[in-house]
Amino acid sequence: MDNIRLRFPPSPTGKIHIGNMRTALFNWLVAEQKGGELVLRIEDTDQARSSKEFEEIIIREMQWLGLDADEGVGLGGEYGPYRQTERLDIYQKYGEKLLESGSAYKCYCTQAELEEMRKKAAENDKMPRYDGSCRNLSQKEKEAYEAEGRDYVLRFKMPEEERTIVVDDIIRGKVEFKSSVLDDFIIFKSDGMATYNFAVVIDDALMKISHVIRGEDHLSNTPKQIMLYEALSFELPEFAHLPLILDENKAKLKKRSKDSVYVGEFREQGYLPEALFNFMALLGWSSGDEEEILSKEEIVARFALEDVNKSGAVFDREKLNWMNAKYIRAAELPRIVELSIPFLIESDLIDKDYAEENRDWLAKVIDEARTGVDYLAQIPTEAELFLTDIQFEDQAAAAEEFSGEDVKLVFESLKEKLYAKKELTPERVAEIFKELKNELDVGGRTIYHPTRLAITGKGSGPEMTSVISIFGADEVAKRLDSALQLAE
RNA sequence: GCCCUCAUCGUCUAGGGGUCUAGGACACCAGGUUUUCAUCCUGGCGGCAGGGGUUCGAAUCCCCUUGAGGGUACCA
Repeated sequence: MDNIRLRFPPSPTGKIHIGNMRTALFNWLVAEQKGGELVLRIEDTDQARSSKEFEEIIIREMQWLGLDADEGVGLGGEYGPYRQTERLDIYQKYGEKLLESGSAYKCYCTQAELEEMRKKAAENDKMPRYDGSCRNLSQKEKEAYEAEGRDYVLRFKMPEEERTIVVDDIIRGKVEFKSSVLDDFIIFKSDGMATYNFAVVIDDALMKISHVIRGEDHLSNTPKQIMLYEALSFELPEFAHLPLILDENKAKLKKRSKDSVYVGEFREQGYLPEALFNFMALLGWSSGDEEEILSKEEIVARFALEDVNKSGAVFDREKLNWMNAKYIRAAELPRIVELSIPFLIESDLIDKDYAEENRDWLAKVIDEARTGVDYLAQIPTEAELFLTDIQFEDQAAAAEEFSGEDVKLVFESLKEKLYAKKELTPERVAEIFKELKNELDVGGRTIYHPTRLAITGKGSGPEMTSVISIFGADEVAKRLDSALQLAE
């Protein structure tokens, strides 16, 4: 195979989560790096659980992360259609081929019969496998079943003789399976739809996929698929099975996991796509460099499937937070402002009109608030003190604080100096505090604490120099005056 | 149960026989900066699952045990 062709084939049975998206990312990285194509195929053979809504979410979240496919659902391409339910005629063609060549047969066993078989196998400490009852049904028996109106499935006939099937995996090396552990697995369900194992082989072959990069949970399916490749005389692609992403219990990340797992949740909480991108790339892979904040370009340049780890990786939300915080602080301010405003509106701190009219001031507030957050949904908490009227947790205690010795002197001097400066940058405010300390015979605490309380209503928060710079002289003077009034 | 995979600090990892008294990052702890919290800077704590081999020499190679995960569906 000369062309590098990758595929990401999610099944739209739920919102896309980090585990799947990381698979998409690694496929995308290889395609990007080697100038190959990435195909987005939708595996909706489970017709009961698949839905269009989930398909749309998959596409939207991939776009958000910048993982654009070159071909596939929503994009078209010469190997379509790209939705498996729309490829049924193709699967049927190959199913018939196998039926004719004797590599497949109709099986009329009922679910209850199969259940019985599994139970027996478990009792005998054997891997549950289909016993092949319907392998050599006589014409008469078949007709009898048909007459009964029994549904049938199509099973692939495993070769009789014992042999070893080797999966040559880029990440794991050669993995061997004895054919005796494989049974006559189903390739067509009784609802007439192809099963995953069958459809995936047909599609990968027909779509000329060169590298199948997927989660380790598919490793055990691979020998079955290899048998199908052989039976259909298809050329084998390269395989690479990625380590799984684990939840806090070290189990495969899934819908039931406690922590957030959906890509959408991270987007909604104000994680930046480039931060998630960077973080996911480091789950199971490392550049070998000690620097971990890597741009998309750096990751594309350095990525190699050969360097992917074999063991599962726990999704560490704390580290993602740290990384996201770094990206938030490094990002262009206008973009952060844009992304933060919806959160402020949502928190009822501001409304749309306010956001438009006070954009510059809001930018200052958000610029300050961003230094204290891990993700943008936390912006309102940090910005609140700038956007609401002052509120004391304990008004009586505050009043007492303000009535302290020298407080009035400090406040009045501060006001005077604030008005003496033209533009209140944090640096100038810092100078003012220095002067205050030198000129007034009071301790540092007497200057800072009451001041902070009077202006923000709280005992801690952003640096006073920033707070005063953002509020400006008028607002600060007003708050200092009210504090003094409270003291009386 | 059976099959497959995996195994370095709590977590993500570097390491592919000597340069390892095992390096980095997150988290944690302490100190410094900010007379606050956070940011930031500095330092610290902390690991090769266990047992056998191979070798002059194993985190690195082999075997066993243990542990973890995945698969075992008319889910994908």
